[in-house]
Amino acid sequence: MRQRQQNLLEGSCHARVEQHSRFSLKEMEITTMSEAIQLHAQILKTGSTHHNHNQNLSKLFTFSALSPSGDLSYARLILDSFPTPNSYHYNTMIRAYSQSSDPIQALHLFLPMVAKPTRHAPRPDKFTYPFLLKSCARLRLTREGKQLHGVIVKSGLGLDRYIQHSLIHMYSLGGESGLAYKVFERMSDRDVVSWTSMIDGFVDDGRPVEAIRLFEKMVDDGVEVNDATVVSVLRACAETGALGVGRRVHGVAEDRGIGLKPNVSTALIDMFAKCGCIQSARRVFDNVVDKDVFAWTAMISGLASHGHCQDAIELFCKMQDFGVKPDGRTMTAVLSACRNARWVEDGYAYMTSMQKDYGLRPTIQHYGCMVDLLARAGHLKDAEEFIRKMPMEPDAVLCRNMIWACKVHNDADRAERLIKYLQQLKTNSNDSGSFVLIGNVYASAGKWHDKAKVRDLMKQKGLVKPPGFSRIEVDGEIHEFAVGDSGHPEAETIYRKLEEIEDYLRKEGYSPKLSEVLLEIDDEEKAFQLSHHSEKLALAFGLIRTRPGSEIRIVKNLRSCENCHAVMKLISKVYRREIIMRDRIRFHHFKNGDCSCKDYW
DNA sequence: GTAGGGTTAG
Repeated sequence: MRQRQQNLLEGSCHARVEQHSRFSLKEMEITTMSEAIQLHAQILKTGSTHHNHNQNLSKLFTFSALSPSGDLSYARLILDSFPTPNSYHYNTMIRAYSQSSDPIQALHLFLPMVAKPTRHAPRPDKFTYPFLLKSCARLRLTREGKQLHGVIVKSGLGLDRYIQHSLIHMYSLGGESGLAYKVFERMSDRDVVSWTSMIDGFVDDGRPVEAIRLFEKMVDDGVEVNDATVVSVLRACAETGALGVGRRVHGVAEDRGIGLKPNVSTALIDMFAKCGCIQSARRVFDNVVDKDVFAWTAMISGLASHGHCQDAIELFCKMQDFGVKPDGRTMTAVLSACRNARWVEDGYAYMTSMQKDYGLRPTIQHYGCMVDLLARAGHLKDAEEFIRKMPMEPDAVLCRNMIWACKVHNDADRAERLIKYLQQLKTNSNDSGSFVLIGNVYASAGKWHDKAKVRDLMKQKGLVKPPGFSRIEVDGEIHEFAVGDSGHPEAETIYRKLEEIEDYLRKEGYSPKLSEVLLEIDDEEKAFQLSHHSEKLALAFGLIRTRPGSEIRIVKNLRSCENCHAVMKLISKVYRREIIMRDRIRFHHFKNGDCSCKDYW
């Protein structure tokens, strides 16, 4: 590439320059890189005496840096050729790097700007920092972001709202929404972007309940709400399964006349699907006039997660009939439909087709889904073979799913082999989820000594087990429960309800399967642990606080446990309640003692 | 001539 550029610079494009010379440089619009290179050659040829020289060089520099059909390295070549580049040039280059596949280059370019003043690097200004912070945000470089924050304050730019919004974004993506909130709090006359940045920041940092709370405060304070705000709070609703709030936000969006905007429609489809209302999602989807790939993908993904796999695939076909090209995420949704339906052959076919028909290179998401499909369907050997042929190292999620499947299919030998493999992988060495699962495999095999070793190792590494929790929304308020939680104000009533449930279940002849509890404790305590899984606490609370006969919706952050799954089925029958539970990978609709997943998940 | 938040993933 570089060689080709050099050749062109040195005059090999002479003929084409001639072709363009009948246009004046001023009028020339650049639309392709080859035009940009021609213009460059012409500028070099006519020399610096030309009155439009600088302006045109700037123009083609901006094109090379920022246009989707531009060329970053070419832009850098031009930048480096400027005798006295100004801050606009540097900012443009930093901006280009910040949205490129290699955002760290933005920081590299920035350093000379704050080093000892040199002839070549201009001083940073208020435009420089938002781009730099974006790079930090994308790379989750919170420490560097904090240093930048210091530089910003020292240079007197700490009150620039664009910079403040970028800081909120950077801190939140880096898992520091507390610091983001400090920035937000200190802002005087906060506008809609400030509020939206902070709401979105809470969602990015996995704190959707706070996001919803802030949205409500924003509305109470009478701050105008726009489509970005609505999209952000809908993401929070989707995450928590807060259907009531989601419906209210839907109303707000319609009142403001922004309910049909493409981004809002997609967020609504996603929210309804993730809150368990696949019909509402479909209604929104059907009303979207010009469906883009986002809308199609959100709908296909929703159908797949609800186990409507045939519908998902049919919609995928229809999407192509409409001339909409799938992207990588669409294919993940399609593969997850295959996974949930146990369609092994189709899975293979889509893996091939995405590359052949659409030129999409499969990512770890696609391989991960395919491995899960194979493994859960019982093709453990094929799954292992598939992993070996992957062009990348398996990651933590993939290994976890694989080990989970070994556990489901009672293949302890393979699990143990995978564990050894997993432990030597660099990428997984700090994934607490993998360790927990490994510990669980040992525990279920009764290897308490090995389990203890894993626990000690986790301690050494300072890894904490991510808590399992379930959420339920009652009267527009979200309640969260952890295992054996006693912190809820109504804990006493909840535990009494649980006892009542157990009585009912015993009458139905149900006894818990104790091997599911992966702790070295006696049987009575095991039974206690099982009956206090977070989803059961949420369920008991739901039974107390919702109308008899109404649906109960629960969202949990882990894959469903076999025992709880069995209990949910029974309760749906004994209490005549439809229970809609979302777990980490899909929905379970319990009704009349059966589950929509047909006990396959 | 440059800037801020915003939809779909195993």
